[in-house]
Formats: sequence, structure tokens, C-alpha cells
Amino acid sequence: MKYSASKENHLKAIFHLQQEQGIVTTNALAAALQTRPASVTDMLKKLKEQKLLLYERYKGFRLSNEGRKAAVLVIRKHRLWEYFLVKKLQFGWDEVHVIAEELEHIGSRELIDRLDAFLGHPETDPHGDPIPDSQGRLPVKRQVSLSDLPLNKVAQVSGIGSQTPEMLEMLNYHHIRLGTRLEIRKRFPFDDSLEVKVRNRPPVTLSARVAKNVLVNDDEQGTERR
Amino acid sequence: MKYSASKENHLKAIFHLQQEQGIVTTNALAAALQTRPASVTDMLKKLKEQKLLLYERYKGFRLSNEGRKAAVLVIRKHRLWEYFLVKKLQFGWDEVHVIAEELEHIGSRELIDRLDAFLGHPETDPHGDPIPDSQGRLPVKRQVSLSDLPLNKVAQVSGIGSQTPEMLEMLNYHHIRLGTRLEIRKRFPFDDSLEVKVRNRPPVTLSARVAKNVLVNDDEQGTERR
DNA sequence: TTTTATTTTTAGATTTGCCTAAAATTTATT
DNA sequence: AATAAATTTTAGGCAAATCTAAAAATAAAA
Repeated sequence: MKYSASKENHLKAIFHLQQEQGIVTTNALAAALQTRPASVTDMLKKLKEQKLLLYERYKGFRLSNEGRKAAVLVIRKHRLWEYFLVKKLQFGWDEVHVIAEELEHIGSRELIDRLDAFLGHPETDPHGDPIPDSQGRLPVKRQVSLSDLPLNKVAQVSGIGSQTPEMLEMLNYHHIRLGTRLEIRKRFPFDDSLEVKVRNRPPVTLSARVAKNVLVNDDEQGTERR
Repeated sequence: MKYSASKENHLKAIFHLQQEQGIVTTNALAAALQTRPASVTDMLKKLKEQKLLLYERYKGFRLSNEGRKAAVLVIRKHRLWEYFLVKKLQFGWDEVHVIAEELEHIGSRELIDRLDAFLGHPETDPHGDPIPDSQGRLPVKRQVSLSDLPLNKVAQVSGIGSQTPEMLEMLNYHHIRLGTRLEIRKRFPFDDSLEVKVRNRPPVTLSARVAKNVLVNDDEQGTERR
């Protein structure tokens, strides 16, 4: 049950894409992994071989139970390491993704469970994403995109969708981070951009693209695990 | 200046072999890495190509300055991670080698320097081996092999030579670890084995092979860095 | 429903790191 | 010094993970 870094990356990316769309396509996965469709197809065959994937050619694919388990473990490792980097090594929350991307492929189970204990079993990583527990249970987050937040309603940032360094840097610049309380002052129907107000700061305008990637707490939030 | 895990392993192994013998041979390196001489030759060519190695075919080899620097960095990473695993995650000192073998290949400079700071700039790893500083300076240890310790002279264990899990497990069993004070009670010229006495314990017999790998403080120990 | 466009897969290369078997070179022994 | 033994390198192959270019299948448009 030890998979190559490349396989783990594919599993993880498929898992994330599945969250949004039920079924995943070759092109979407290639885009997510910054690789070529042909390379994806090659890997799909190997993952199917190992029964990590439900896949028939030309028909899209999804993870098997086994594959999902493996993907969630990688995500657990990634998020625990991110937490470690920010909370113990004082990295900024927008600097840790790349490093965690390497650390997530370290094998030892024992290591990750001890790290988890050392960190005090944190529930979310520095970006607000939930950390799967050692049984592979992933808490469901009740959150909505900032784009869908009603006007003049204060909400708290609870996560970031797609986390490119550029995006994180930009949010950082606008003092928008995990836990930040903000509200929408105005919507510009022309391009769906938003004027957003953060406490003690001048209002800033965010593009629809950015707003879609900022997640905020929904009214009733739950932490049941599924 | 980022090298593959396999290259880093070769560099590290060459560095260690160089400490003992000045020049390194293909067979010795193959043995150290549990690989085949032919594979070593392949890698030597690549390392030479990258100017990490001074090497002419059939004539042995040693690291270039560049190669030495890279090797020392890997060693620094390995030993800092070992320290982290033992001191922060409560692993036993005989369990950490394999995990550190993976962690040592994580790239980020920033990461390792922050880890170093987080750990309080430790001088030695849990086996007593010195940790190179961020400039790549490696403290010289003044130590001798247990085999060379005079009879009835108490000395303190300050390092372990070749650290196979089996060896570490055995030493652990005999309550011989870093810092343990011990003395040689008797030498058996037949096979050069030793009867060794540790405080509060019945005497144990160690083979010459084991004794050679246990390092103890020499009388005058220094910590100058070279 | 043909035709066109898009998506996906196959075919065939390439690179890295390793292997075995055989050849070349060096070292040791008679 | 000639032969035997050991060491080291070359030659040729294999598996993993990627790529490009071309073919096959599916989806969209005329």
C-alpha cells in the first residue's frame, strides 16, 4: 500500500475534482496536474490495474474505495504538514503549499500519526481546510463561496478554493486571510466583481474569479464527519 | 542545485566512505548502497558530468567541492530530522533512521533552516553524530572506537558507526546508548570480542564487529568546526 | 444525420535509474 | 612475466513516468 509520488498526486487531484463534478475527465485532470492528456491516460491505466480507479476508456472515471482511502491519506498528510510549517516553523500560510506538496509523500504511518498528536490533533489546516482523521474520516465543511454571500451580511473566511501562490499573495495583500470577517458592500453586475469591506480597512474590489475561490462560513456550520 | 534522491544517496554514501578511506571504489560504494557495481558506474558518470565528482575510469573517485557541499547538506537534513523525530515526536533513537532517510530528500532550504532554529540549533543528532551548520561546516568529533579503548577505563558512548536497525536494536537491548558510560573488563584475543560493563547491569559480551562500531569519547574532546 | 470539432487513446520516443552478462582493465599469484 | 583472480566498465534491456503526433471515439453543429 505504498504508491509513487506521481500516483499519489493523481489520486489526490482526482479526489478534489470529484468533489466538484461527480465524474472526472481526462482533460480536467491533465489541466489540474499541469500535464498532458496522454500522460493522464497512461496513469489511469495503471491506477485501474491497481484497483484504485473505476474507469472505462472514453467514459470518465472516479476513485474506488481503495483509491479514495489513499487520496484522503495524502490529503491528511499534506494538511498536517502545512499546519506544522505554519504553527511550529513560523512560515506564512501562503508559503507552505509547495513544501507540503513534497512532505505529503513521506511514507511512514507512524510518522504522520505522531505528528498529528504532536500538533494536538488540529481540525483544520492553516487555510481552513479540514484535516482527515487517522481513520480517513473527513469533516464536512458547511461553507459557501464569497460570490454567493448576500449583500451586507458579515461572514468569516473559512477556506480558500484553488490555492495558487499568486492568489494567496493577493489575498494576503488585501488582508484577507483565514478567520477574517468581511462583508459585500456592492455587486457590479457588469463583470460580477465585488466591493468587499474588511474591518479597519478601505474597501477593495475583488474579481468574480477571486471571489469564487474565497470560502466563507455558512450560517449553520457543522463538524460531523462522514 | 537540486539533485535526485538517488544522486543524493550516492553523494552521501561517497562522503561517508571517504571519511574512512581517502579514495572510494566502485565495489565499496555498491555495497554501501545495496546496489550493483554496474549501476554505480552509471551514476558516477552522471555525477562527474555535473562536476560533483572527481573521477577517472578504473581509478576510484572522490567528491569535488561542490559534491561535498551537497553531501553535507543531505547529512545536515538527515540529522536534523532525526533529532526532530526523537525529541519532538518521541520516536526511539533506533527507529528514526529509515524515516529520516526519506525526509532528507525534501528540497527547501528555508525549511531546513527553520527546522534547525525550531529545534534550537542542536549540535548532535540522537546517535551523537554532529550536525553540520547552515554553512556546511561539520564539527570534528574526537572519538575512538570502543575496540581501541584501554582496559578498565570508563568512557562515554558518543556515536555509532554504521547504523543498521539490527545493530541499534541490539545496542538498545544491552542498554548501550548515547551517553552511556561503560568500560572494557576483558578482551578475548581469540575473536577480539569484549566483555563490557555498563553501570547497574550485568556484563555483556560484544563481538569485535559491534565494538568497532561503537564510538566513545576520547580523553580530550574538541568541538572546533572545520 | 452527416460533417466538424473536441476529447481521449494509442503508438512510438525519451530520460532516469536500475539490472545481467560479457568485455576490459587492474591487481595478485605463481 | 605470464596467468589467474578480482574489479570495473560497457553493452543491451527493462520499468516508470513523461512527451509528441497521429488515430479513434464521442459530442456538437450544420
